[in-house]
Amino acid sequence: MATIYEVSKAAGVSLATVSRVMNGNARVSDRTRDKVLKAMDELGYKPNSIAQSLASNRSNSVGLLVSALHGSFFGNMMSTVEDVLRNAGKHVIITAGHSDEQQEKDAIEFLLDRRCDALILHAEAVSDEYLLELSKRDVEVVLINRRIEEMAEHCFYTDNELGGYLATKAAIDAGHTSIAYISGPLFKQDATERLQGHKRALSEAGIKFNPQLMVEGGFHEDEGAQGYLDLVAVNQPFTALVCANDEMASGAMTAAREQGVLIPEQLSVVGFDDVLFARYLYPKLTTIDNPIQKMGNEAAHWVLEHVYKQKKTSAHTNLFAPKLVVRDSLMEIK
Amino acid sequence: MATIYEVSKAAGVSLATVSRVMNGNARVSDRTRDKVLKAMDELGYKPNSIAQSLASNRSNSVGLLVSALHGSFFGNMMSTVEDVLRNAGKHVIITAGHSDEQQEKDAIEFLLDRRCDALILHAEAVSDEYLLELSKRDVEVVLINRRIEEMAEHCFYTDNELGGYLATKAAIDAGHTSIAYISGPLFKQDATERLQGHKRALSEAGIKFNPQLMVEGGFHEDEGAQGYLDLVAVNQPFTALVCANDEMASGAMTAAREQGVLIPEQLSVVGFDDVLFARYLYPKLTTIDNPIQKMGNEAAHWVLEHVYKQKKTSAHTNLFAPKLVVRDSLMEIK
DNA sequence: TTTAATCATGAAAGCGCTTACATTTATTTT
DNA sequence: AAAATAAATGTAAGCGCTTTCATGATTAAA
Repeated sequence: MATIYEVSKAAGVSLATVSRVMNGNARVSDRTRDKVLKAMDELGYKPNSIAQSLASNRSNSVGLLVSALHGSFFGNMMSTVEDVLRNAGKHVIITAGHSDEQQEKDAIEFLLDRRCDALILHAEAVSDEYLLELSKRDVEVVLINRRIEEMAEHCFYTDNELGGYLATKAAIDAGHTSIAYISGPLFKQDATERLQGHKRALSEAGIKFNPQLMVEGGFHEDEGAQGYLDLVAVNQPFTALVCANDEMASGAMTAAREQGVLIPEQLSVVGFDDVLFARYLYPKLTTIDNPIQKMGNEAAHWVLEHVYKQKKTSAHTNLFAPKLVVRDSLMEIK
Repeated sequence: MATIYEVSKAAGVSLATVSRVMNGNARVSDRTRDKVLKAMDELGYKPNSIAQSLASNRSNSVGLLVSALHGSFFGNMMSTVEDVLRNAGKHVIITAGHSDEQQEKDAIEFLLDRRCDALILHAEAVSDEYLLELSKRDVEVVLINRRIEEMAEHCFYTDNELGGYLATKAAIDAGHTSIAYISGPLFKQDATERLQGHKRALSEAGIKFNPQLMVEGGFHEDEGAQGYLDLVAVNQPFTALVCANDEMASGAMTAAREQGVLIPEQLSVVGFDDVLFARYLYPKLTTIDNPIQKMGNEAAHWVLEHVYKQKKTSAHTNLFAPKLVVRDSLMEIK
């Protein structure tokens, strides 16, 4: 591989000049620029990004932490982030935290060791304090799906309360009055917010919240199935079931069907997230669009602007509004 | 951040010695080693991986190319690869090729610019020649889901013919004799191999292959739906439908159901891949397990051994055997 | 003991770039 | 035309490591 030195010799200029035309910052006369470009071309020169990093103290890499690489929730977000950053010549190192505090810390430590210029984190298990501390180090950190007051500008998140509200509101608008709810784990902020939204929709419609019609799950499919069974067991009939995410909705639907319940004729179901497989389900799931992909996009652009000083392309939003996605699992009640 | 220089001063030894204890290769007396370790600890020293890379001419990063970051097919594979390599202190740069020749080349070029020590590629669109050429450069390249004779040792792939055979065999074993087939795009090797397997199963059972009962799709859901419709249009009744992947099976199932066809009572369906959502489908999809995750694991270990000289942990297989996964979408015919 | 062989450590030259500063060359200004 | 200013280019010192080679300290062999 040709080095900058060989290019400079071939072009008959100094190292510095070659570096200048590469980086396009300083002014170089058109004549020399052409000479250099030609030499680069002839030698098939490619800058060594590692040497660039060392000399410039920028790794041009950004770390991305997600809970899991597989699964439906992160795919599009990772995809967007990778796309935006790669088009800017940056590379992204993706790691998985598996919703576990130690694993998240390890992953972040790893990214730090790699000298990432910025970190885009979907961190679920580490504390606010840890993240605050982290943001004081010499990396920029931005948070997805989480809001910490002290670093609000660095946070991109959904209005989960609104989402929860919309989900239940949809059921109410369809005429349902007995509405059960399978919540996410209540130690997670998004789960509690969604539940609040659920309650608001109920009270707005003058329906009293019935604790017996709510169970807490862990956002996984099997807990959706179990949740449905538990709900049925208390013997309080309900015609609609709102779930705090699509996985649990899927589990609940399967469990209900195994009991011989027709969906949506006998039971309407609403999910949350609108993950990829929501439309593969039968019946196709009515759910809440959680615009995580847009958040990824914003986060990536934020990094480009704040860390790599690209000029602003558009205004930033930190708060993203969820929307109802109408499909087939919610039915008008007679 | 402390540098190696500060550590060496604190420990009262030379740079070289510190480097030695870091890398554990050369021999250092226990006394000095302890001194150095202590100094590192006190200073909170972390080696600068970029400087290491520059000096050692190893980036400790491996590039991973997949078709798409989202979608069900790659998730587990990426996950495994990331996990194995990160535990070895290597990092993986993931890029997406979107099954497009130019995009795949761009992505590979990008990884090469990043000075990856190795490339793990799930490349669908570039030619064998291109890959062969690539493998002559100074990166190790390993291929997933593709076999090229000249670099067979570097290839990890499924026995697609066997998979296609097993899928159709399952239908035959359940008593079906009129079996339709929705193929993948026939310019892709895996699609043609699966089709061959299908034909072999047919002929082994003494069933004549009927070209009218086969359509070619593009591995996407909508083409599964369209394929089903086209198949019905030719007016040759069939009781089982084998699809070359799960996406198309899902599309076909939806289309059939919309026509009022009961699955599996009136139509049995078999898929291929066993992607994550296969079990979310209704009815749960009987399909062929395509062990892509295992291939990812093998590929990652191969890189560790051949590029980073880790000792061999187990024997390698290049060819992976698919298996039938029995669920609910295939029914015994009376 | 003397000599050779072995082991532990240090000195210093890179790795391929960026960038502050110095120098040269071209352009204005008076 | 000389002096002042601006623009283009070069020089060289790092960035934080690895690694070769040389040297000094030990140990083993004679």
